[in-house]
Amino acid sequence: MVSMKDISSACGVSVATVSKALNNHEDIGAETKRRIREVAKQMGYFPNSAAKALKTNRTQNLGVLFEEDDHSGLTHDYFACVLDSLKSAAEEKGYDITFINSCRTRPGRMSFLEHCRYRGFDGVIIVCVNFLDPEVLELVNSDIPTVTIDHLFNNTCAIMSDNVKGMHDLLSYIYEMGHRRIAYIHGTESSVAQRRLASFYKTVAELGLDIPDEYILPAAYRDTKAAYAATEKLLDLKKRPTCILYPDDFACYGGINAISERGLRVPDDISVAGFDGIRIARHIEPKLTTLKQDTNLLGRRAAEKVISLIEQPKTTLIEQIVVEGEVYVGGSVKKI
Amino acid sequence: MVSMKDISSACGVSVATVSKALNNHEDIGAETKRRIREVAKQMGYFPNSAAKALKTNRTQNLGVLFEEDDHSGLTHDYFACVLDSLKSAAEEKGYDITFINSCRTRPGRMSFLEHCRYRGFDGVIIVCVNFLDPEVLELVNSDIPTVTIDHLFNNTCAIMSDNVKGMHDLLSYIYEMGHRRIAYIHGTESSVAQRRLASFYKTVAELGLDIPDEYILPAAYRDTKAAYAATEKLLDLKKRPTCILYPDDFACYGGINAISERGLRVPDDISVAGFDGIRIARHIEPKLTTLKQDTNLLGRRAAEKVISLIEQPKTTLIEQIVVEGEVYVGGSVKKI
DNA sequence: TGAGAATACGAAAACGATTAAGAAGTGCAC
DNA sequence: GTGCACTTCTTAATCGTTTTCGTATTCTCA
Repeated sequence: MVSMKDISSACGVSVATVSKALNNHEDIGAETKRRIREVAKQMGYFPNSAAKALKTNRTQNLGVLFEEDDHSGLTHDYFACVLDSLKSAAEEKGYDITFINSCRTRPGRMSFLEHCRYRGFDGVIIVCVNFLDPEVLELVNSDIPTVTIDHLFNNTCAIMSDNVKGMHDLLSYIYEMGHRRIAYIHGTESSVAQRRLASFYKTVAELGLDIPDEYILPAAYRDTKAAYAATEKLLDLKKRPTCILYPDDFACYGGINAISERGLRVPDDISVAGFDGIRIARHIEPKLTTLKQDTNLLGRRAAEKVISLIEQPKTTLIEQIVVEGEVYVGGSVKKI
Repeated sequence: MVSMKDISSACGVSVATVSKALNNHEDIGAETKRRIREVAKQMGYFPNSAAKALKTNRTQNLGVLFEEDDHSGLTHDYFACVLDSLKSAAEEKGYDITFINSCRTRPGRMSFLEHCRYRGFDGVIIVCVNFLDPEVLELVNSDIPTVTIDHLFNNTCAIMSDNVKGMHDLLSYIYEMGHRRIAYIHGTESSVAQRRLASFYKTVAELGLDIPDEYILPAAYRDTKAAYAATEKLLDLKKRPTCILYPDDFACYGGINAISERGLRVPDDISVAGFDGIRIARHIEPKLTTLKQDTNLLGRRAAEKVISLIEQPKTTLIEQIVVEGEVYVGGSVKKI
């Protein structure tokens, strides 16, 4: 590895001058700068990030917390898409992405915060995690710039998909398509689930709908079996819904299976709608009508925000950034 | 941040002693070691990875090359699963995962190799990339321990899904189900595609099948439109195939759409099979019969191998590790 | 012409760890 | 009592940068 020392000897200047020339300091002559840079380039010089980090306490490295109990994180289309755009946006700005070690079982493991300090992450993005975990709290309460995705702490920036507007728009669309008996199988155990459910009720009220209690059922996210079971319950009702909303697209397929097995067809006999807008749902018939979340923007905003917190801590607001999704009109909700 | 110096003052010993105590060197007294460790723990000491890296030239950090022209990498179920298990396996062994910056447009960007040197990755895993890229070649030809997934260079370790056996097993299964007129829409532009196609022909010969040339069509991986178009061609033939193999599960849904639009049903009128075993294909009816690749083992083996190359370079073979998949029997291939 | 400002560069300390070499203390044999 | 071997700890150099402060040279203008 060619170091600054090598360049300094080659150029007949001191190491300090090389450093300053490469970092474009004011107090180095134009010609000297040019020469040093040329030699550096020609010798294939690249800085040593460890040395730089040691000296500056900056790593140009972002930690991403992405924990998956059931290994559903990385393979979860929504979060994978967010991570992907997060990665692109960070890389464009010269930051690298490192996963925060979420292995729980290693002897001598560090807590999330300890790991972040160990690696010297300039900032952290919490994408997919149990937000009640004490270690997560420790992390968000630290002085490390942090943004969360889809969860609101009172002292960190949050990038949120607009679940309230999303549910409102989706439900309104379904209403416009003529549906009045609309069931909602809602997700569980997260603030996102609560927000969507609240928005559902609010929109129901706005639209003047009368939704019986038995139309509202819980089912864990991405749990096709639970969605299947809940769907069966709905289909057993005397007054069946004409449209069923699901916690997410993946779970929706569980519901579609339940419907098909009764010999009913989507959307001719009953309509369904998902939530998320996963890619494959646009390639399988019937294409899912769903609320397509803007994962690209979510990831990008998260990266931009954390980098802004790092580079302009004074002028960056601790705020909640809301990213709107849009109704994707597939073919699973029929006009009646 | 509490450093060794802090511990050394607290314990009344030198920094060197602290370092050696924490690293369990022989020449430190048992009692001293105990005391230092206790104080370190109590003071919340954790090492500074940058300082350690600077001194030791080891970072305990692995670079992962995961480039996505069309952003299909991270959202590609197969690669996402591989990455996920890769991550878990590496974390268990105390290594972190950092993406190699694949942003092509940044001014002053580094090549892949330069970036690896800059970050001081101990090893590199190449998951998803254009293997003909000169920068990739530069990387694999460097002295950095490297493993590739699903691509064979002559001087690096490769973890390969057993596409030959996979195709053989899948085709044999379909044969056993009574199919004789079997079409294959094969992937393009990769060694994997070539291997599968070769295995297809070989198995065809073994089974004594007579497959007309027009049953073999190309379509890019994960390209539902191309699969759709190819399927239409097959359905236009006088002698239709009774079963169609697709490049992968995702593309398969393009084919299924083409079939449905002609009023034909899968699998009653025509059977289809995918390749990969993506999760959702087991949740949508008809469940896809496919070759389920063992992504978990692929990722794990890759991590183990690269760590072994790092830690026991002498005794680690440069080899090709083949991971077998298995036929997943869904409901898309019917017995005839 | 000479004082002060401006410019261009260098010396050296520092970041937090590792490690080779050396030094002090102890025990034991002769 | 001296020499030698151990054990246990310290000193000091080092990794590759950044940065403060100092110095030498040139420029400016009264």
